[in-house]
Amino acid sequence: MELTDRKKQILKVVVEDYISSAEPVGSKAIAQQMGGSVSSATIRNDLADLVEQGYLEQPHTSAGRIPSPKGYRLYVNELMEGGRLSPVETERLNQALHMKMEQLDRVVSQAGKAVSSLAGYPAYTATAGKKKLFARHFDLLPVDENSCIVVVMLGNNRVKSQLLHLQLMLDPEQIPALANLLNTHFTNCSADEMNQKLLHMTDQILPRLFLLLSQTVAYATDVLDEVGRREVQTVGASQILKLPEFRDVDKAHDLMSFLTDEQAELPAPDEGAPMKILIGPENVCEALRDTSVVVASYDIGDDMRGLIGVVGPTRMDYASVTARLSYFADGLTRLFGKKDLPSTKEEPKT
Amino acid sequence: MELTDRKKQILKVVVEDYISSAEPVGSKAIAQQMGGSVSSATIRNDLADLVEQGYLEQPHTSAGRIPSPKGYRLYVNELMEGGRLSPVETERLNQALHMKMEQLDRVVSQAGKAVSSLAGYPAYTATAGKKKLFARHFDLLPVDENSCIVVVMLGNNRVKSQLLHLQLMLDPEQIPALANLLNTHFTNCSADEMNQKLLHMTDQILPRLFLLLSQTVAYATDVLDEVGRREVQTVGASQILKLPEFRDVDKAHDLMSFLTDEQAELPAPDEGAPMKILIGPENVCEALRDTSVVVASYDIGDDMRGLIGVVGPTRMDYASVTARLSYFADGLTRLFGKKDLPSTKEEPKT
DNA sequence: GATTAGCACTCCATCTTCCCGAGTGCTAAA
DNA sequence: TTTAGCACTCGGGAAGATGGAGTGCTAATC
Repeated sequence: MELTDRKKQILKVVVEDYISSAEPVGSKAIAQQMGGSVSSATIRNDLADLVEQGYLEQPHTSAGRIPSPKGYRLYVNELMEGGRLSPVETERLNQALHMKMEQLDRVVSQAGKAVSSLAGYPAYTATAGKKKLFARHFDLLPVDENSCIVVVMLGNNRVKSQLLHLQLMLDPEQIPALANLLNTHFTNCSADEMNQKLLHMTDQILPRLFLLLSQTVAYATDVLDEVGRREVQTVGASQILKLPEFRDVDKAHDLMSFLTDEQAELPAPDEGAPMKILIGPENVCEALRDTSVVVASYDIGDDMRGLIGVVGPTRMDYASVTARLSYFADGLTRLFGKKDLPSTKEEPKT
Repeated sequence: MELTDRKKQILKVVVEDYISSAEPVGSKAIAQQMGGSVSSATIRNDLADLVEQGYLEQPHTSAGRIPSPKGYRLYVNELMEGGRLSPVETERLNQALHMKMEQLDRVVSQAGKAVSSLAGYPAYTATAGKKKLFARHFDLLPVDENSCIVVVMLGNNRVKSQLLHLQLMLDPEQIPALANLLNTHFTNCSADEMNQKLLHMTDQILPRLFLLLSQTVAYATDVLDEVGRREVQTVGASQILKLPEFRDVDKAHDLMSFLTDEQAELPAPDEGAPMKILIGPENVCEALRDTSVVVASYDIGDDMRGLIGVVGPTRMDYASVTARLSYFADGLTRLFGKKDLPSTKEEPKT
């Protein structure tokens, strides 16, 4: 059963008014906002219908209407017009995107901050590998007689390195051989496989070299572990305290500790989809049941995927949040998507 | 003018009672807590004196007493007994200290979390270099014809590396020479000096090599910049919402956004001192004027210094917070203080 | 049939008032 | 110097009063 155009328009007005005021919207205000083409009485009739069909709710008999999750859903799907970014905002976002970037993490965290402060809601960011990562290349650089640097290059071209100290003396002659061994046997395999192979090698090589080997492998598995793990970061959580729906300290506390403690459960868009909007009870997760989440994904290289999301009340400003998120996700994809590493973007010093 | 023993004891009872209850303490309750050796009337007389001398305050004429900052100060300086850690807590703390540690950052952040959740207040951690850092050693590892890994070893033995892509082809023959150049001219100098030298070299070397050189230097300055910067991390900020003094959402919001936005202003112990306690108005910083801060420092190697602090209401449980912080600071010093790098602690795999 | 004006009714938010009791300060006695 | 006794103070929560925004319904109008 379809809604008449007028009812849709009314719904739109209610949603947008409520989004900005957080107060139930009355028929009179709606009439005014619609240009006075119809009277408040007419609108009251329509409102009654909309309530009956579940698009609106009224907190109590003699109050205005507020949108229900179903109402927001319709709004988001059909009624919402794309939010515009003001020049100031675009500037601000670009700034976060174009910062001097040695590290992907840094840019992403900046992005999160910018989105959060522009939207006025908390934001979260996460990155996750799409497929399993392997070590692609090892290098060992002797530093002095009992320490050397181990460099591991990952499948996605990221590089990690670490200084290792050994109790015993190193013979610089043997280092290249060991590096060779690493590159032939320990590349392109998982952490588990590495450890497996390491075991089998116990008696094939000199004990003194074995120590270095095992430390190197231990480091490599650590790195794989760390990079593969989904790292979630929340930012701007304090913003919710400004929202009237969280004037209740307990509610605020619940959401906030959820955001900082159980970040793993924060939603992500479906595989392939660029964005996902979850409204109130559409959230699986108990703690988010009366909040909404908008989350966008972007590509980093071709084997990693990043997330940037915003959590807010159900009356969150979907139009502007989605606009900002997609601007950002697009920007990040453009930055990282095509290339292997952000560092190549560095403009040569003049 | 000294206080009598009894008055000190009364002050102690008031402080400790108020710390745990957050309610003004009455004379009757004090009498009871002191074993009934004196009557409430006597205590009332002493209380009046303590108020007059500024150690206590009364919110209004007919309420109990609460400690003033001066009262807390006396308590902290003279009356407080060292807090004990329960076995469970020690276990918890040790766990955070002994986690598998590839990264100093990781351990420190775990430490912050543990302290915050045990204390029940927000915590912050920071690390800062004591003296200026320089690059100590460079390495260049060719990967393919137009990319290579740059490895920079810092003065404090930390190692950073990055993959660089170049538009033009690399001649593998020239790489070692370039590395040599880097090691002779660009070690042990500041970022500024590096850029200076780079400029002077413009016409001394081949343009194609210059590109790689300049990217390497740019990376090195980035690294120095990043490592030298004081990085502050706050954790457990949501805990303040559980405290009665922050039932006022606005207050909570103020403190919380301070904790996340203006972290630079968070206090640190004086040079050389292991710990610092700042009570209420003793804080310079406006936003902390009615909170207390306890902060401990620890050593990382001999050129870095770390901070771990707790922010809470003035009635914070100084005894147990200081106990936990110093346990942790000691643990971290023991872990990092003597060695160059945490990774050497890794126990060999069996 | 759809729209509108009119009106009685509802219900929340706010403010005021009232009351209770914990805790005080003071006085007089031990 | 300590203690018992007692009148007094004051904050905070319960109960009640007030007002206004907004509704639903009915009857008239387009």
